[in-house]
Amino acid sequence: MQYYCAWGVKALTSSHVAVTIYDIAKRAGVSIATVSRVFSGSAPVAEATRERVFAVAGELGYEPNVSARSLARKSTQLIAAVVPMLTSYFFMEVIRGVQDRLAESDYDLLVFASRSPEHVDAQLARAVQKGRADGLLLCSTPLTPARAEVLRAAAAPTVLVDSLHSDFDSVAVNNREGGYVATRHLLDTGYERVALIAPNAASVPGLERRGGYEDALREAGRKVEERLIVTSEGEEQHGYTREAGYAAMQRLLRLPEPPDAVFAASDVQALGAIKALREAGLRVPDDVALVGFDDIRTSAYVGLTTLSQPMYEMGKAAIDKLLGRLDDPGRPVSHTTFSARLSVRETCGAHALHPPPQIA
Amino acid sequence: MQYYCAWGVKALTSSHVAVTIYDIAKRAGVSIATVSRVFSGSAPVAEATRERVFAVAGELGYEPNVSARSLARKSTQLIAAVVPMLTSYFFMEVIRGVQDRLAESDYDLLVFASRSPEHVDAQLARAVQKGRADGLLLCSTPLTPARAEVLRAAAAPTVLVDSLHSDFDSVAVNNREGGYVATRHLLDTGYERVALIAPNAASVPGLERRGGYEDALREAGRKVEERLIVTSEGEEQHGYTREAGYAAMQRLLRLPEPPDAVFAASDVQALGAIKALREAGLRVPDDVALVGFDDIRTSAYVGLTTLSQPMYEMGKAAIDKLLGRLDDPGRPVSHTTFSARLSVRETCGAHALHPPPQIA
DNA sequence: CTGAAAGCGCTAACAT
DNA sequence: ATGTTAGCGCTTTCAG
Repeated sequence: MQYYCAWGVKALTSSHVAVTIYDIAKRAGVSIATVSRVFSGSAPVAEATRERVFAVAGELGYEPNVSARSLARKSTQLIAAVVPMLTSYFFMEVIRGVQDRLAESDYDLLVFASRSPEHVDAQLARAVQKGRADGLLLCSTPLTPARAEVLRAAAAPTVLVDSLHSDFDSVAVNNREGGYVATRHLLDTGYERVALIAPNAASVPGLERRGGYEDALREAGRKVEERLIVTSEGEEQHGYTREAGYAAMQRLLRLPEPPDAVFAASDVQALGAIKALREAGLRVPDDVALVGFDDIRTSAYVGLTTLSQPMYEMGKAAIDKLLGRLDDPGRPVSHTTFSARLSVRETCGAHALHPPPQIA
Repeated sequence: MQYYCAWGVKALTSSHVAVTIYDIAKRAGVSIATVSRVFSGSAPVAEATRERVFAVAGELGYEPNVSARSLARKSTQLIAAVVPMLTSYFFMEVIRGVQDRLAESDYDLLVFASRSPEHVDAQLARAVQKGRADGLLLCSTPLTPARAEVLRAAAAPTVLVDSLHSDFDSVAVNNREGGYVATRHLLDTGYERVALIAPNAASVPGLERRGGYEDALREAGRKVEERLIVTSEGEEQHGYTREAGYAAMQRLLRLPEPPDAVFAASDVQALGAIKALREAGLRVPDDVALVGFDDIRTSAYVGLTTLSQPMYEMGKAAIDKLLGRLDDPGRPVSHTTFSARLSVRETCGAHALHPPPQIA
């Protein structure tokens, strides 16, 4: 009785004492190997012993120690995601997909967010720290040779999201195609002078979207006019800012022959452009039509026509790919691209089904 | 020479072979204890030996193994954050603050996002898994007795963000005060019939904001009219949805004496309300003034007057508090509340400095 | 200041 | 099916 009570007390306070497989092995009258097998499911155990072990473990409030398991198994059951904090909405959606997939697996998510492009490398270094994570997700980060080397050295399976490199698995959106679709839509709707508001040249997706813009123009037999292409000046966030879009639109409006339509390589820039147009007393889409890219939250609200990226799906796909490689490291490198979907709303003038949002 | 080359090769391929303190101890002619001391800084080591150890470690590309260290130290250097995916913007900002603080420390962040209120408990269970994290951040999650018990059993230092419980450290915004300020502002601006669009009763912050609304009314000598208070019907996201706000506003407009001002307990609901007003042909703020709560991204764009929560600061404060307790577990439980700041924009009619945003 | 040795808690051959 | 026995790589007394 005394003995029994002692155990009772132990069960209640076990959270502080750390009960191990030794404790439960002794009490269940089996070896620690058996206990280990029961909890890891690594080998068959007689049903009767299994139950006894579970019973005792329940009493004692036993839970396997993650660190010990990681050390012995040489695997942490952790996935590290390195992401830029910049593009918060994009990132959020991707993480949502990542989490939904991960929740079904035995892996947990480590997040390394970086507030600046330089900070990325510091975070990356932490993420690949020996034994930290079993796999890596690198989001919206151009893979420089140096970074590629870090990844190779870490020897952790990696999936790139929103960027491309021949040595690593990746999932991304087809930016060039998206740029093409956006521009083509404007052209098909009947606009004559379609301008481009682009981020700065450091943005690879930006370059691709521009490529699509030019493709569409050429295909339509128009020439690409340099004056109609304005690139962000600032370095901040690669020029993906409201201010950059605002300034770019102002420059376009000062042109001798201003555009009657604009493809903004990102929605934030499009929002800035709208502000510039409004201040110039111009109406959207009557005077100048507009198509953005990204489909951020506000876009739906203001009726901005844009290209939506399946961010949530991309997150899921990335994890599927990563888990796949984790259990078969030998598989060939693969790249998945999603098509961005054109979300026709009010700013392109293709129709105006919904009354435009307005205050006052 | 042969020997030297062999090491050279080893250095290049070390990422795959796992070099340990034994390797570097042998090569540096010291004991593993010394190597350990050098890397953990746990005890003084002669400058000369220190340098030799570092040199060898550099050559071999040594990096301490995180799992082994965790096991031996009984600490993972990991903070787990359990967050609802629902309120994405709020969460993002908090995490941003959390990350910025964590980046300066030796801790990394584990994220457990849950897509539904029920899912929270599953994620919480994973987060408190023995040895997973050294500390816990629980965001926007009402602490039920069951959850409190889980936390106590886990015995991991925890800080609550956006919720309150006497047994745990917490940082939150003063919702009651915020509700008071919002309502008071409307009253002061001269509106007569101020309505409240509230989430459903399951939302504790919602209840608090309502409390502030009533405080302001009473203080101004008005009576609280039940008809002017409409609560969300749906369970989804505690009624914090555009749809709920839309429906609520419609109900208010059907009143014999409709309100001339509305305090919406959240910006998303306010946005829905705006839509309802627009459809009814009413102008904001001329016919009906509006104040929201949260200051989500879109609010700045549409000119919604609202109460901003210092989310980023709250994230930082939460980590400070957590790290503080981590290195001194005995400190008394403390609660920090931030005041929400009134962001006066166009929808409250207090002024209209900026031209309202509009398309077309 | 440095070394020897005993763990930390679990896994994984290898036996039986 | 189960037990024995080495580790996994690092930390930490305890000596010297």
